[in-house]
Amino acid sequence: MINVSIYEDNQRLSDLLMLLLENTEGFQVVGIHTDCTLVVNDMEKEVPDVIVMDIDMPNSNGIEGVLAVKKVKPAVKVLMHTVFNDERLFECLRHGADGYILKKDSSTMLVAAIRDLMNGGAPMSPEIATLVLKAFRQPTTNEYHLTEREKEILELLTHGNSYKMIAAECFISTDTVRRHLQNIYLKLQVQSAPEAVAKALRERLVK
Amino acid sequence: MINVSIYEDNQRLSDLLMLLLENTEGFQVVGIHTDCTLVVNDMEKEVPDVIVMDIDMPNSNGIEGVLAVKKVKPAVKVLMHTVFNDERLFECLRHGADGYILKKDSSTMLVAAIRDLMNGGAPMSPEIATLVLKAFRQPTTNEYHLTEREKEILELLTHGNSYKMIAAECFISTDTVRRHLQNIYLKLQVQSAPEAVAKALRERLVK
DNA sequence: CAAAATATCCCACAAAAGTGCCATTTACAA
DNA sequence: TTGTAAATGGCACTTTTGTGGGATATTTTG
Repeated sequence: MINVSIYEDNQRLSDLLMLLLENTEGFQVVGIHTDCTLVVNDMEKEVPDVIVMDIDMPNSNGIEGVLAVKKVKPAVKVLMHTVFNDERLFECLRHGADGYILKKDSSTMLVAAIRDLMNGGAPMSPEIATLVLKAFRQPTTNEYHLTEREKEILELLTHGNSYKMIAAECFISTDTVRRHLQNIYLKLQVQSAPEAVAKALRERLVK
Repeated sequence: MINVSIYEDNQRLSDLLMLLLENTEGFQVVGIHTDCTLVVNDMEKEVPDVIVMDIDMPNSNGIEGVLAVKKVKPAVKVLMHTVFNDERLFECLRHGADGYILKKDSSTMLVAAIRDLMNGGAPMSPEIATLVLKAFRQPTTNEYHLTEREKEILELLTHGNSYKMIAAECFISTDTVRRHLQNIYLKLQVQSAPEAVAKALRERLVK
């Protein structure tokens, strides 16, 4: 028996969800809530296996909700169930949401998603999966024409090495390191080591 | 009609894949190859809609393959089809792979995945989806007990600001910036600005 | 309330980084 | 072959950082 707790401010929708789950073999709704303010207390009482969570809710929204849940009970699965929203998607994922499906998806999809969650899966609507994979793509536009040696030295810099340490690592003089970095800064259009590190890491020029 | 090109060094498996696809309504296999060395040329000739690509291949492997494909024809969908491999997964995704399914998955899954791809989806095996979502999680272990002000100043540093610029931005003296950074370095256990920036960005202490 | 944490500022000094200008060697391409 | 790009090294000089010492005001907290 899978215990499900629902967080959804739309009364009609939450009623519908409960009806659906209560009438599905192996599911049991242990709680329905209209916002996340008491989510930690709720969990203590209801002991859900899975929480189905909307994002847009008054007072305490789903983003705070998933954060709170994962902080105290990381084992409880949280399935985001929401209309589309670009920005908040990744915030939820960073906070540890275990799945993300859209409200427009069918109810069978929801049931399948919860089952998938309990089996250790990570259910996502196709639109979400696409966005998630896109987030991994490396923009190929950043071409600064760094030479191999320059990339190597930049990478050492982004690992916190000083000029002296880089020199030792590469078996060259600190003056040469200085010169390489001068060229690197020119190519990256930056003025300092921290700025170069920031640019290199943000634009994934190095590992 | 969906045109599929296959890259797979295991002869038996590629034969099987072809048999499967050729006998599925709406699919057509336009090429079979045992490595990626000529992938760009192959594409010119065969004009596939989807490429099913193994990772482990002699000579030119699937990681180089997906990179090459996406460089010249980003519209061609690339579906990684491979045994499990932690490290290479994210490399493929960075290079722009559109889907990632495991060889142990069923053949119906493969066919569904290709259809999904053509509809703009991003098919993934459950194991892969789980790993991908995990990659987004913010490790909550990094607690360096930075104060709000310290976080603010660290963030400014990771955006390439010098002590002087941070001072101007925060309406404080450079000496105070210096003092804050001294405390930050102590808490992060680093010795320099580049190192702090690297740590902050790698461990996502700042945006 | 007293103690601790936080944020602010100052000074001094050494170490490191950034800039400019110059030079040599190697390798590869026009 | 002549030039260009790349990697190497040196020196001088200024600016910036990093570290240590000190101090004060405010806020938070036990």
